[in-house]
Amino acid sequence: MDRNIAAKFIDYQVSCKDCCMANVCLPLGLSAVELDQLMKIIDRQSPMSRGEHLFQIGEPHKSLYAVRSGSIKVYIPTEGGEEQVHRFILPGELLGFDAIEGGKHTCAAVALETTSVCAFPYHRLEKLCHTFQGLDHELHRLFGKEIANEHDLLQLLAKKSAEARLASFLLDLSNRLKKRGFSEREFNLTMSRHDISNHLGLAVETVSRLFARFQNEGLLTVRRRHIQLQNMPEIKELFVNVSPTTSKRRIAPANRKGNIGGSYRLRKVKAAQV
Amino acid sequence: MDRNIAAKFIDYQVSCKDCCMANVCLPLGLSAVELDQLMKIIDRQSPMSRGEHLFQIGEPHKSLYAVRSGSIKVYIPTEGGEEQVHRFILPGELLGFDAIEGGKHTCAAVALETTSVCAFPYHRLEKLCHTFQGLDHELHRLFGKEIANEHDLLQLLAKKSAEARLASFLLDLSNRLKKRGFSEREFNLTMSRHDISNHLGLAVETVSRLFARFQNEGLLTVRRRHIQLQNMPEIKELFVNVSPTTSKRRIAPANRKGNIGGSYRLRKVKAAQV
DNA sequence: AAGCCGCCTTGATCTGGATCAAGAAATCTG
DNA sequence: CAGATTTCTTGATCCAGATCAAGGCGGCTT
Repeated sequence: MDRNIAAKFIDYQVSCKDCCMANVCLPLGLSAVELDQLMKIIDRQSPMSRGEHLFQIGEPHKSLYAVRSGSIKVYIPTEGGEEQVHRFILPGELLGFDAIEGGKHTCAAVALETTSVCAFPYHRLEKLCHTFQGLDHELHRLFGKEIANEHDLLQLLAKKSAEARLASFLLDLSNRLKKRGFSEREFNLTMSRHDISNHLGLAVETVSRLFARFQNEGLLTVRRRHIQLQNMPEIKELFVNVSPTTSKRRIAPANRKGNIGGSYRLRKVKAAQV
Repeated sequence: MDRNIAAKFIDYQVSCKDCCMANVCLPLGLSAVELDQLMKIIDRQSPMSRGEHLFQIGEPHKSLYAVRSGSIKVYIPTEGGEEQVHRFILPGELLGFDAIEGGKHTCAAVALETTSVCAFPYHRLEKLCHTFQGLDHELHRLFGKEIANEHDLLQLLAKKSAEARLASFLLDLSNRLKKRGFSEREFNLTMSRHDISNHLGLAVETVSRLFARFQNEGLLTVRRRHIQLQNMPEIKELFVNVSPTTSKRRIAPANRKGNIGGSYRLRKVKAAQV
């Protein structure tokens, strides 16, 4: 019986068809034949534990990777021990596009929790592309998606206020989790406040304060890394608002002078001084 | 004689081999046969004049484009008439990757001056990729490059101070111009201060002040849109310095208290109060 | 050459979010 | 389970860069 289960487990591991991420992963949109071929080149790695690296900066590029379960932080170590957290990868998402041009990874990837990934050796993938148009097209689409993602993030960092950044981060996460069959309203963050703030180009303290404020405003409930989004429409509102740089409005303009409490005050408080 | 010149001109227009951008454009790294085929699918557009759009947001995706001469601004119009300037395209550079996933352009492209481009109809390009491995590989490389570019910009916007942003912008421009056979030290900006500031996530006034400061510090000479970089090593220094967010140092720390003149003061001034 | 208009610069002031400084909770460790 | 560490929160203060407000300088039109 034990062996049976083990066998089943291994089988489950090996087949894309049975993988619960099949509908969001690379195999999406491939024909049965293409899928069969693709599966043959997949190199399954043994599960990684928290803190273990999938690849380090400068390592030669070998594969594109798909996360099967767990989550990964992609970051760029900078001179002076600092880092820039680039993105977080959820199950069914790919990584490793960064090294295609130069042949070496330009960033590092580390597991945030116990994580398992599928590796697609890149040279074999490219070869396969020449045989199967569908795969090549799919790969191009994924490249495009990668680029579109970066665009969004750019937009965010160039123009949005701190609150819009955090709102956007949470909504994005919520969306991606939903697509993958998880709850869109309730989830656990696998990354630290430090990682989040770094990723959003903010200070940890700011993120912490924003979480507190959002909670006070009834937008969400947060207890350490556990998040429940209570009022998604209103969170979306925050996200739409552009940054102080470009914006005219934000809050009732009439209140602005009165709102001397500073930026960390609740926005919903009726400004007594007005 | 006139016809002769005209004929020569047209010929020059049509052949990648004779195009002065051949060594930085898509054809780079292709075999003669591949190049021949590629040239057959190129759709040459008539030159665009300043302000004319190559594509608008939401338009269906037809082609990848290569700029042959002139320059293009890629931007995302946002609700409320604002825009986010995404990047500037120089001769020999490609654009149009943004629409591959969704089939529609997610941004708009407008000529900053008289500009001519080559269009590679995308479906024909993909088809060609199946015949010629070299082309497919090249395309992948370009995708990768596009992604790497975005990474750099992200890094910049997430972490760098205003002065580092402008320094980086100028150095990047200088580099790209050099690669294309133009002077790396002296050039004319084809974009307005507004475009630059928007691109860098800053206010116009800040960019203006920074130009003034850089000039006072002897780093460069600027007269309206004409730029001469005088001290590139020192500009590179500025760029390396990370933003206030992450950094510890910046200027002699001892001077910080003394430097009450505010951020727009010259950095080289010996702080009298120390 | 005078008047207009769209860029660009410069000065003064304001503010969102960083930084500094303490705790409070979890988590780790022996 | 006490102490040590790491992670997170909260408060006070500070400052880089935004915003507001005037000009200045070309270039264009008539």
